Amino acid sequence: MENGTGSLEDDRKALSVTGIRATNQRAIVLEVISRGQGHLDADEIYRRARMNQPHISLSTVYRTLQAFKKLGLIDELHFDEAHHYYEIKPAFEHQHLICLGCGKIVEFECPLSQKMKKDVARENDFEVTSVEVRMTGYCPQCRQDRT
Amino acid sequence: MENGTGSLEDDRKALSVTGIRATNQRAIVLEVISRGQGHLDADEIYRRARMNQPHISLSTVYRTLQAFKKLGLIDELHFDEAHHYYEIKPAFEHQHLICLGCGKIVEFECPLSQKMKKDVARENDFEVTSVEVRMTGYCPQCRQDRT
DNA sequence: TTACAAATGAGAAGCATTAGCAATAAGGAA
DNA sequence: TTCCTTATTGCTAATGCTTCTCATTTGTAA
Repeated sequence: MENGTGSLEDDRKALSVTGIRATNQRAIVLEVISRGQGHLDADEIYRRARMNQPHISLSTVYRTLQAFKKLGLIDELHFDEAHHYYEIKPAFEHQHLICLGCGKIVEFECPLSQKMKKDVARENDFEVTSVEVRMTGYCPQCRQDRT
Repeated sequence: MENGTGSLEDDRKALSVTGIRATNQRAIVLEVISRGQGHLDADEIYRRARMNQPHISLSTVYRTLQAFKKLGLIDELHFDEAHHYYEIKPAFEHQHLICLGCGKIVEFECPLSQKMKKDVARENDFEVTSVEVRMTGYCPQCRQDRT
């Protein structure tokens, strides 16, 4: 959990490039999300951030998340009804497959989604800015447990 | 708004077939969703239901929605962060395209999503139970207004 | 018609998220 | 460096959607 300061500096630099103030809180939130293997919700980010910065507030986490989202640094995902999840904007477009049994999330690439996007844009005369594909089902383990 | 009782009877019948009790409240909620051109949120359903049944409670609407979802009568959609939207389970699978400008929702059929589903299921050894494709962008009007 | 479980209404409670505001800290200017 | 301005923070209260509780009512099968 503590390789910390070095890459926090990198996070600060990344932030100042974007034009917003590079605060410790923001650096830590960015760091947490980067290390977080994607798919952390606000509360989990808060909990992890507090390990480095015990006084960070939940409001700040939420505000930071909004800011990052607006800057395009992160993506906000809507997996279930209750929470949002955040991940660093991925280098390659990918989609999500969610196990209804254990909640495991699998990312997959989806070349078809690009074609789909073009088709839909043309047919509806839309400018399409994002495509989110979300499949749910049961992973091998959970399928076994169910029988 | 008042062709009412006749098709409410149909709704009651549809409900008893499913095994749950056919109450007025449930019949009206089902009726409202059927007429609702898809994409109503709980509060809108509540407001419309009250026109027929002024004392229906919001709790009942939510409970009914859950029940219908479990029965597979309706689909619950996650368009934005704040609400869920409900639509009668469509006869043909379709997906949604949402205008970020005016909120308009366009449904489109998507043959590719079936192929996608099979591909993903095979590659990840998942049993895939649902595919939700959600595109966002700008419709012709809003695109014009933005310039 | 009766009996019993299921469903309802009304309001309180629960959660994630947002807003308000005084205190603090970042970043540029002197 | 020091100062100034203003964005940002922390705390707390508020909001809004959704769920829960429980006394009362209603549907259904006998």
